[in-house]
Amino acid sequence: MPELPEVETVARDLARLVGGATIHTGRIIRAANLSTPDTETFARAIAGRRIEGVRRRAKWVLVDLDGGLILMVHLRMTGQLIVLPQSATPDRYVRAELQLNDRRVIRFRDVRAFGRLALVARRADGSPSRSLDPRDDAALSGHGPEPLEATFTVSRFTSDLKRRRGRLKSLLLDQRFIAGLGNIYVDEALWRARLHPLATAASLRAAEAERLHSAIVALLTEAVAARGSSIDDYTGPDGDGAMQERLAVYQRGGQPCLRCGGVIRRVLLGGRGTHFCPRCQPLPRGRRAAGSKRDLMPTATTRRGPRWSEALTEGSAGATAAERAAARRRAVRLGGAR
DNA sequence: AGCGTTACCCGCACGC
DNA sequence: TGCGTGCGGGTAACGC
Repeated sequence: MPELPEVETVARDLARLVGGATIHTGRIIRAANLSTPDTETFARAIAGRRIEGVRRRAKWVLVDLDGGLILMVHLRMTGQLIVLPQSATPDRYVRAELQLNDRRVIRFRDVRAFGRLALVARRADGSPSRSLDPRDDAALSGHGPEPLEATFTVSRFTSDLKRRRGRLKSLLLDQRFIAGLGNIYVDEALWRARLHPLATAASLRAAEAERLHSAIVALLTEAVAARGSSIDDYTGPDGDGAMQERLAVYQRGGQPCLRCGGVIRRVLLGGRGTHFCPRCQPLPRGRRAAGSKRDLMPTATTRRGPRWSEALTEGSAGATAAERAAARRRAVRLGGAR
């Protein structure tokens, strides 16, 4: 599941591999994966463009082309951008293909076909437009701050949290609140900060918000350095990441917490598998702002929402079948590498 | 308006 | 062997 570190890795690898190369022809194989424009316009507009650079914004790979165009790629779940000699045989999961004029090809391969491509104009400020018209609205303007940029400060994060009433898990997954986090790194960041996924954002003390901020920054910095987590379907164009060996809670339901030895729990929150240690990530209770009666006893089970109350009953602890299977596949892969 | 939830897209691999 | 189901990112639609 490519999140910020994986997308950053892909963008850096691509920049190094194909920066300066020229696209001879571009071909969309599965039209549903192209958001805009239509496939014919895409092919006409991309042919002959030089790749000036590759960067990342949120979970998007942005390929800067000459003539003021940007090829936007979102890998979603299983997307890959791979650079190969053009003689390499494509399989049935290749959804788009860019022939370079140096006998190489960039293939967008995506097993589950959730990924998205878009060819748009570059606006005056460098951001991608919604269309081939550079005067159109910015495509990614709704995204929150980039956690690895200097603009993501503790004070900004703290005040952003204070203004929200939602739960930490769903808030951190919301790309409008903070860009680039997905299910893996949200669980990991909350574990590092010793915060419960259901803790309400506005209830955090200053020290807790600061802990969460530094956990996010440190985690993502480490993950980028490790080239991300190669979990199941994701593989970068230039080799596997190593971060999966350093994940503390993700897909570790039923196993001991690396910090306190408690049992890692897996619950379903907002339809997402959520992993945490109930022992060292306690749900704050009995904490309230002066004069607020409502916050006296807000436990998860008394809150509305069938998913949460159901998820937090005893029977839901431990790994699901899919997780056990993923863990097995991982173990096989690691074992085979030795 | 903000929050939570579900459906959608898709293929795979699980359990039964 | 074959069928039903969960998984998951982002978005849209919906209800409260």
